[in-house]
Amino acid sequence: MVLEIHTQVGSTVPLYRQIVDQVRLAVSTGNLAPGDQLPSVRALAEQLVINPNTVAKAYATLTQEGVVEAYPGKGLFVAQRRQTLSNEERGRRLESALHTFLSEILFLDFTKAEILDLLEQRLDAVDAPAAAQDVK
Amino acid sequence: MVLEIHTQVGSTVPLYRQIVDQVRLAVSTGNLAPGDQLPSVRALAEQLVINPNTVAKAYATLTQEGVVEAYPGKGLFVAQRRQTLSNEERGRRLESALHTFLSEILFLDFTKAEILDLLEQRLDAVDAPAAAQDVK
Amino acid sequence: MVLEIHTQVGSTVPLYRQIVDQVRLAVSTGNLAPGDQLPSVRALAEQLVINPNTVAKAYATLTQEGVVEAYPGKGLFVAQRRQTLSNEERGRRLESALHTFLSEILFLDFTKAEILDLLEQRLDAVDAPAAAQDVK
Amino acid sequence: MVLEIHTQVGSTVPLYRQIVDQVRLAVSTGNLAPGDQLPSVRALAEQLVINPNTVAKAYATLTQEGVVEAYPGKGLFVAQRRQTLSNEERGRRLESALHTFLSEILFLDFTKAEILDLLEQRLDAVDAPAAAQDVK
DNA sequence: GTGGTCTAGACCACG
DNA sequence: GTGGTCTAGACCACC
Repeated sequence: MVLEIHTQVGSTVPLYRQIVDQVRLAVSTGNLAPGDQLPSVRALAEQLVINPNTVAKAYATLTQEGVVEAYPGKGLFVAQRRQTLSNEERGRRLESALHTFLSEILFLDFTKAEILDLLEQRLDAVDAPAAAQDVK
Repeated sequence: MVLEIHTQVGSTVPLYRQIVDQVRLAVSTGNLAPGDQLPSVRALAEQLVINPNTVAKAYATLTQEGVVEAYPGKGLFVAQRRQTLSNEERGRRLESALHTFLSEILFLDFTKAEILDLLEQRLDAVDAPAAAQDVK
Repeated sequence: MVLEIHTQVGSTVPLYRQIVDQVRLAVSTGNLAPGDQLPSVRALAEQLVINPNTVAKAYATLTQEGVVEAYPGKGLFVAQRRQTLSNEERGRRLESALHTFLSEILFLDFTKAEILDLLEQRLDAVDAPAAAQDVK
Repeated sequence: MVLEIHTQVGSTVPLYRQIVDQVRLAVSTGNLAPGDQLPSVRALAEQLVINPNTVAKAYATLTQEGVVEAYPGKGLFVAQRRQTLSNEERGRRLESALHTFLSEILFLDFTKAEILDLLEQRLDAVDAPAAAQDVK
């Protein structure tokens, strides 16, 4: 398993946030299993050609959230107990993200169908690789 | 027609952006029609208990986007709706917003159907008022 | 490459607009290439002996126009050239600028040939450097 | 002869400036001859549906420039002695207007030919009616 | 270090 | 009255 992190250049989302989101996603899709070790701060920083402080901040956030656990001297590992958010919290986050999304695209005058189609397409693209890996 | 702007102080979204979003939304839904006058910088600043410069910044952003037009000495008015952005730029922005949206919600483990349904619901809520006006 | 910004205090053109114009011009002529970093807000403000907020406003305008991109914590960089405006909007802006231009000069009684020649001359001066770079 | 003033809504050029420019143009093309009377402040304000103060300001500017002369109690008339600017002043104004024009359109990425063609077209359109009137 | 946001208060052009 | 510009100085997130 290789953790693939892609950073989006034009985005307003800070780099460390992008890393956090992608690690969380990898954990929730199973690409990263409990006990898996994450690349070191220096290694990931080198791979992404970014400041090590940025990676450190992302890792600190993930640790605080309980997604990963640090074993001092050994490294960072995906937490054994899968983090479960309350349904209220999950709903709140979805609503919040949706609100931001809508405020950014509504004035672009896309049709409802165009938006829904593109979203469905992207959702399929995300699920597909995960499903393929399950077969392995 | 009454423009109601609500700002939440605890939000990470800057105040001026909240104003921009709400005006854009009001225009999208038809709550604000072309030619309608917006509250003056000073009036809105007083109403929201914020600095007039913050409102001015929001208005400047909307002007630059072509959503509203300033008539010197008279005030700010909703502009005729027109698409100022190229199709390429519209596509880029939709892609970018969608990318950010997905990175924020995918790890929440909602099903594809749940996400699509909620989005469709929200899109209907926005389009409805505009459609209702067509009946007039 | 050295970006030279000159501001004239007596002008009716606001300071921040002068900065915007000169950066846009530098990008148009190729004096500033995509990826080039702009001087920091504080540095340029110090150099021009103006308030940093004025420079920030100019930079914000350029960012909104898609001419430059901010990389949080790193600085401002010239963006890849792309047309963010729709063809209709480009046409509207050309028409509007031409209208204003004509209203300011027609009463000066220059001949049609004089005006056309001078404009052609200026357009050549702008295109020349860009063309020269193509040879590289 | 009827003085036709058209005000441009989307323009950033203030209304009073637009009136000044159009009267100056009418004088330079001969549409307004020395001795011709201008409409009263109130009449023109009513015709253009604007504030009388705006018209008054435009007339004051024209008087100050020597383009028109006020005969107290009788009205405003086009000055007998045609105002002549020095060649240096004419050149300076042309350069200045051209500079503003270019800074507004260069980043729109029109070709040199497109710009020149449109300018020529507009110059022809302006000369044509004046020539037609000479025939009358 | 970088840019982004917000406040406070001043001055100006325009109508 | 309106919006637009500029200054001064503060705080924040990000890298």
